[in-house]
Amino acid sequence: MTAIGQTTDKGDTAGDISSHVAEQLVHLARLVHGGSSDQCLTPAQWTALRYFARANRFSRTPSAFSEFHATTRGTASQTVKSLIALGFLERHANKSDGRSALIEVTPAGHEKLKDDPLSALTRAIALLPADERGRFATVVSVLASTMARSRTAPIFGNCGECGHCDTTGGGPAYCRCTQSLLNQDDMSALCVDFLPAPPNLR
Amino acid sequence: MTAIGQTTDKGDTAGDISSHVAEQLVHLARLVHGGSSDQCLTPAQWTALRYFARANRFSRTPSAFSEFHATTRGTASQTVKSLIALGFLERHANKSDGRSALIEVTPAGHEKLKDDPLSALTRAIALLPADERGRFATVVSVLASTMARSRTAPIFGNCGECGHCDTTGGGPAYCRCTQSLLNQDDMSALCVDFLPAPPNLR
DNA sequence: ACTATTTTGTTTCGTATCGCTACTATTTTT
DNA sequence: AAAAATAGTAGCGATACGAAACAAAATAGT
Repeated sequence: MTAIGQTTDKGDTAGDISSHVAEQLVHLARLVHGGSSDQCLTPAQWTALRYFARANRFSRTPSAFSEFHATTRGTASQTVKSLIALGFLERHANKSDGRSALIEVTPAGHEKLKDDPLSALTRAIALLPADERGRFATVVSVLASTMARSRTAPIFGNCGECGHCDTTGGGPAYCRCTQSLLNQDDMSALCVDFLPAPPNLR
Repeated sequence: MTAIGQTTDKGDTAGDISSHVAEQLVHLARLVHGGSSDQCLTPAQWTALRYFARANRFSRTPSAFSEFHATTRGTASQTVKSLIALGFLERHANKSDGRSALIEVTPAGHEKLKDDPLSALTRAIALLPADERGRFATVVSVLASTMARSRTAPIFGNCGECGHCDTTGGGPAYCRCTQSLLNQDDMSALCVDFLPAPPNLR
C-alpha cells in the first residue's frame, strides 16, 4: 500500500483517520443533547435561544435564524413562536421595515441559557490547555467555513473578523455592509452578512 | 475584570472562547446533514449504517447501537428494521445466544456509504496539515471521552487503544473482556466494551 | 431441576419536529 | 400604479423518536 510511515503496521491512510475524526465529531455533537438532564427544550429550541442571544441586531430575525440553522423559514417561525409562548423570546417591530421582526431574548431566556446542555461541552473545552484550545478553535472555524461553502450555507461570524468591518477610523468600527457604526457588543456577535477573510491556517 | 492578558481590549475570557467554539462545533455537525444533496436516508439511518460498518463483531447488535446513539432500544430497532427493508443491512442469528442478533452491512450498504454526507466533513479534515490533523484528532477524542463521562454514556473506541487489549503476546492481540483473539480488522473497529486509557493530553 | 430475574429485541402508540405549500403584508422595482 | 420580490405565518402531512408493554432466551438463585 501507499501507507505513510507510521508506528502502526496497519495501512492507516489520512483518509481513514479523517473519517474516524469526522464520526467522532458528530458523535460528540449528539452527546450534547442526548441524555441531557434538562429536557425542557428541544435541540432546535436551544439552538434558536443561543442564536438570538449571540446574534447582532441585524441578524436577530426569523429569516436569518432559518439560514443559520439550515432550515426553512416556516420551521424557524414555529421554533421562534414556541419560545415566545414559553416566555424566553419576545417580538419587536422593526421601525424601518414593517415586514421584519426583531427578536429579543427575555430575562427569563437569559436565565434559561444558564442551564444550556451545551455548557458541558463548553466546560470540557475550557479544560484544555490554552494553546491547545486556541489551535482547536482555529481548526473548527476553518472546517465550518469549508463545510458552509460546500453546502452553500451562509458563513456566520463575528463582525470583528468580517471583511465588511472597517476599524481604520480609530474610533468605533464601521460596517460597510449595513452602513452603520458598530459598538463593542456588536463586534463579538454573529452576523448573517459575515464576509469571511481567506482562511490562512498557519 | 479578571481577564487573562490577551491581545484584544475586550474582556474575552477562556469561557467565552470555549462557548463560542462549542457553538461552532454543533453548527458544524448540523451542516453535515443539513442541506445535503442526498436525502435518501435520515440522519439516524446514516449513523446506524456507519456504525455497523465500523463496529467489531461483538458490537454489531441493535442494543450496542442504541447505546452508541444514546437512544432507546426501541428506536434503534426501528432504524435497523428500516435499513434492512432498504437492503442495506441484514440480520443473522447469533449461534451462542438465541436472543441476540448480528447485523451486517450488505454490499448495497457499503455502496451506499460512498454517498455518505459525512464525507464532505471527512474531506475537509483531510485537507488539514498532517500535524494539525493529528492534534485535532486527539482533542476531539478527549472531548468525546469527557462528554461521555458526564452523560454516563459508554465510550466507544478502537480495540487497539482499549484497556482490555493485550498485545504483549507478540502474535495476535487478545481481548481480556470478550476472551477472544483479535484479528487486524478488529483492532481498528469500534467496540462497546471499550475501556479508555486515562486521557493524557501532551 | 425449577423458578425468578435479567437481558435482548420487537411492537404499538403518542408526541412534536420539520419540510412543503399556500397565503398575507410590506417593500422595492419598473 | 402595477408587478415582482421579500418577511413572516398558518396548515397539512410525513416521520423520527421516546415511552411503555410484551415475547423469547439466558442467567441466577434455591
